[in-house]
Amino acid sequence: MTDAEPRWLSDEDQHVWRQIIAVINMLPARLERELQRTHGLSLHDYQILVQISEHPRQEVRLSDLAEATQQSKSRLSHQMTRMENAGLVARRNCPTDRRGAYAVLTEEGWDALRAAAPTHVESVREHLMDVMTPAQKQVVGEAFGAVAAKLRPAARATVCPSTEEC
Amino acid sequence: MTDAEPRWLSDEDQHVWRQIIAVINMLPARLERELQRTHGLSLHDYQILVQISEHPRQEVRLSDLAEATQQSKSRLSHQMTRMENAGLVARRNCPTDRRGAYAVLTEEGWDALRAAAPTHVESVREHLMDVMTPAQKQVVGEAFGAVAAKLRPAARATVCPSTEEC
DNA sequence: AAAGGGTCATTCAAGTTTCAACTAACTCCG
DNA sequence: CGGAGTTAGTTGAAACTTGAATGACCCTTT
Repeated sequence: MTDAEPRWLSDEDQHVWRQIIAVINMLPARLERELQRTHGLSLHDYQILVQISEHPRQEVRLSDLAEATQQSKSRLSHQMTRMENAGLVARRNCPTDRRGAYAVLTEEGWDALRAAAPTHVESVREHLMDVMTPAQKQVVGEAFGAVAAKLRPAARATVCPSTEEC
Repeated sequence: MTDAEPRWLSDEDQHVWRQIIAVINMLPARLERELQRTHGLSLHDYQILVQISEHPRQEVRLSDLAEATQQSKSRLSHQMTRMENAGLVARRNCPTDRRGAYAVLTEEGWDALRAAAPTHVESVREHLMDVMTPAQKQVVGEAFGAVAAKLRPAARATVCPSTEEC
């Protein structure tokens, strides 16, 4: 911002902020393009495969999956349908709660994940991890850890500001 | 990742990576919600208003604007139409190149920007800048500066790898 | 001055995401 | 039991994004 509008952040802060925006804008797009090109998967697809694979019995309740991947249930539902059509995942109904469903990986889904993972990791290294020094990574990890913690839903606490009578 | 798939990143790197993803996933969403709630603007709207306001004569060629805001011309074109309908911006045709067009702010656009800026800056402070120590900000700025630089289109250099005869 | 090859911006069609219902099933409590 | 209130997940339409195709124009070359 120049002087055309209210003062903002200090010059230093502003510089930092711009770098962060730039990375936020470009990094996911780049990772997505590479994943798409090499394995025909979107970043969303990939994240879902990873999440399912990481769960104890390789099955996840859809709600949990939605929360873990930070998206609405609706969006996940559409996405699951697409991935189901692509043969990557399947839905299984939950024996203990008949409303519920599990997302599971198909053989093909496992194969896709195993194939894509090394490439994706390579991208992450190339564009991010290998660009930072170990010392920088350490600090970034701490700083972003704090930022992420503050952004998270925050169980209780902030829900009732002190002015409310709850 | 557990042991179910190929080794990844070191534990430390992985931790850092997760924090970064978390921020990338949550921060823009949060800023958007707050901007939307307080001033009815999307983050895209806001970034466009800012970009136009920052240019010398408060008019920007659409191509430049597309590049500056990291989006396709197509997307920008649609977005401009929406913002034009909302009364925030206008298109003016370029006198020297009859293919081209400038994006300019309307009075209403200026008002919206002036009104939204302080709130938005406050959000950025609250969720990001004030959560990091000055030392952390410094390091993050440097590290992300390097990452962003490497992600950028890279004028020339990488276009002709040394093996080519150009 | 006409041809060829570029660029600027919009449009189209296809895909994705959002939003607001909606159904079905579960829980709780009188 | 039985009905109010919740929760899980789906649906369909509208809004948005994307990439390719298009149209209009500019620039160099011959």
